[in-house]
Amino acid sequence: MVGKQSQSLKLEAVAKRARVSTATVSRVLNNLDMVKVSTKARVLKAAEELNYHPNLHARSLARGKNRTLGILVSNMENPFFFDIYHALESAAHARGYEVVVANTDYHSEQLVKSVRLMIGWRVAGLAAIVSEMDQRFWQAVSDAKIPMVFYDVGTPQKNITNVRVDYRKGMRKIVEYLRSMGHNRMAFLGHHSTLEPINERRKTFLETVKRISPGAQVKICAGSDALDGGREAARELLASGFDPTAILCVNDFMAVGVLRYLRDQGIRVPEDISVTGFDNIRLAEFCSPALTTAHIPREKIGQMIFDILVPEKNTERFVGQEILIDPELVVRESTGVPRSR
Amino acid sequence: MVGKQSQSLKLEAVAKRARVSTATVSRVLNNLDMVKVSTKARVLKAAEELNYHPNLHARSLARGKNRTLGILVSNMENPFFFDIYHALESAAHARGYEVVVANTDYHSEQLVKSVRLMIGWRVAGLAAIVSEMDQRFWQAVSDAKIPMVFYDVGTPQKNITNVRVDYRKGMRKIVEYLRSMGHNRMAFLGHHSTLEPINERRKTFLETVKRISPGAQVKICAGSDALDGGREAARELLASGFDPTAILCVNDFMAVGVLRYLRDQGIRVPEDISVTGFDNIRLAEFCSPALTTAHIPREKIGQMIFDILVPEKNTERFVGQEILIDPELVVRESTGVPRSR
DNA sequence: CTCAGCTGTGCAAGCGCTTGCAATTTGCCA
DNA sequence: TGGCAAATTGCAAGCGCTTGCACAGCTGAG
Repeated sequence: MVGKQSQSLKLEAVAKRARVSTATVSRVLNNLDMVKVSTKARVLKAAEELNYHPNLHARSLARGKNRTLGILVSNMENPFFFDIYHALESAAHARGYEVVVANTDYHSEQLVKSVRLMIGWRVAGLAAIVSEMDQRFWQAVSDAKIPMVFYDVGTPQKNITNVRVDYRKGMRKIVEYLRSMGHNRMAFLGHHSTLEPINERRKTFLETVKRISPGAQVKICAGSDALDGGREAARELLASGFDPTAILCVNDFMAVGVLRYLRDQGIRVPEDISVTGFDNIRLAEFCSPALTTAHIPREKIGQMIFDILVPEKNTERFVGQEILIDPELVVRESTGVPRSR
Repeated sequence: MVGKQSQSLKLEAVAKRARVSTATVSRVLNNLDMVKVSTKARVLKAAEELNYHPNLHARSLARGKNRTLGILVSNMENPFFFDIYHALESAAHARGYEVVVANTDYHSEQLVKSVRLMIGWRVAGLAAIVSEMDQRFWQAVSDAKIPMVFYDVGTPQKNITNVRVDYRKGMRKIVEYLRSMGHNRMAFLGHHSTLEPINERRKTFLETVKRISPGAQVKICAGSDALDGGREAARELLASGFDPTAILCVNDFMAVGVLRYLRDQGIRVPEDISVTGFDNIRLAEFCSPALTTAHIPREKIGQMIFDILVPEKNTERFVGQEILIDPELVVRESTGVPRSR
């Protein structure tokens, strides 16, 4: 057993036990090959015996930088966000970086708190996969000199690169597909209609339908980004009297809620109503009926975000740019020819 | 615009601008009411104008402690883990704490890395909701003096409290329920059979069936803790020739994968085979058919973990104890009377 | 007026680690 | 064996913030 140590172990304790200076211990622990092998072994042994864990705050402070990336997401419960986070994390770990994630639950208040926290932690890079925006967010972020990536919001700047999905194209693919089957009464089921980036998707839907399928009737509804948000929105939609041949959901997660409601009501999908999602989360393939949706390559996005935040020679060309993702239509079981044409 | 500041802003910059000492700025920023109101206002204004964000590493270092909790989970993709994390986070935020989460993906290697990281960050408390265990994990954790909570693993100690669910009881409820309907060929579908805590659940299943429904045939199978893990496991189970009247899944998440496979095969649930889950995640209610399962109060657990890690007078009685959660049976659509009795 | 007793502030010593630079040791060759 | 460069190690100055303690000003009682 070790002697006294009311506070947690310091580098000094290891140094003393290995009979070297703290500088040497530090070098060993940081793998600065310059330490004699025998010394290194002694230090390692001492650290091991003391079960020593360096204080990472002190480390960051002394180094003036660290290898931690921050990621802000609106709703980790939605697998879409999780997948991006997970991909980013894998990429980061593969290159010796850590990532800390903050969930905003679509509250800009929380977003502001979280971004301040991350700046306070002096993260080496920051990714914001969020829809809610706030004056104070931009304020906080404005003259932080850390590399950043925003998904779906904001505009490129020196240290900010944007990745956005081409909703216009995705919508076009879905609407064209539905029109080719004869759908003419379509509802768009979104969420959080007050958030600008999401509003944009709604507008995109309306424009797209008008452009591609001018004769079609449309209707808009919304709920929270959750399974039951989808269910409730579907309930309200049908209660409103609109009788859609197809419901286009803003994402798969909510679509699953929609499916549930329709099933409860004895409405068959796709025979009575077709349903589409967006994102192509894993669940889309596992729900019943499996969802027709638009694929967004979350793995790729996560990896890409990392490459942008921590650029190597060949990836830094993206920095400060805007990157457009082109969603692919994935047809499964939830869509078909409308009953009464 | 602010003058030069190649490095990020320091307390000193704010102090200079407000024409006070750094000590005063610090006091203002920490709300140590002792600063004259007018001074405070001046400091706040300066900080605001400079868009200053305190370096949290320096803060933690100087304070010698911080208000961050760490949480380790095996698989954030499984909503069960997410829910606990989320509840813990909410409780934490409500009391001014932060939480950082680490995903181990069931790899003990990653678990060890993560726990070291958290110790390095000197978290104020640590929750481990993981199944994979490792000698080195205990080693790292052993003489850390931080409060800890383990879910389903380990044994109580001075600074370690345990919360575990009473699988025996949960299993009993499920098996009794199925037996009462006449099921006599039951399969247990688990995951990661090499992990001890999970192995235990399997054993519990076998014992329970033997005890409660001695005549029943049983079979064990397993896949990864994921939607497709459930699907694959179901595939293998049926391919093995065993013809179950009911499949008892280790959790809801995998059960959804099982449902998917059965549907693909044209096997009706519950008419041909009954399926049960465990956890009662939100998705259990939204899949098709809705899952019969055992409810585990994840909100309550998350809150409880916080209360234990950051005890107040009335909650500290739990510290160092073992807390047993009693799962409630929730009957939905995925179970019924077996076809051929 | 004087001086104890408050408030408000500033000083400066850390917190535990990294790292430039100097000091010491070692290795090698003449 | 002496001497020099290279290889190791130690010294000590920070990194940016907190906080115990000392030091003003001020107030009001004596």
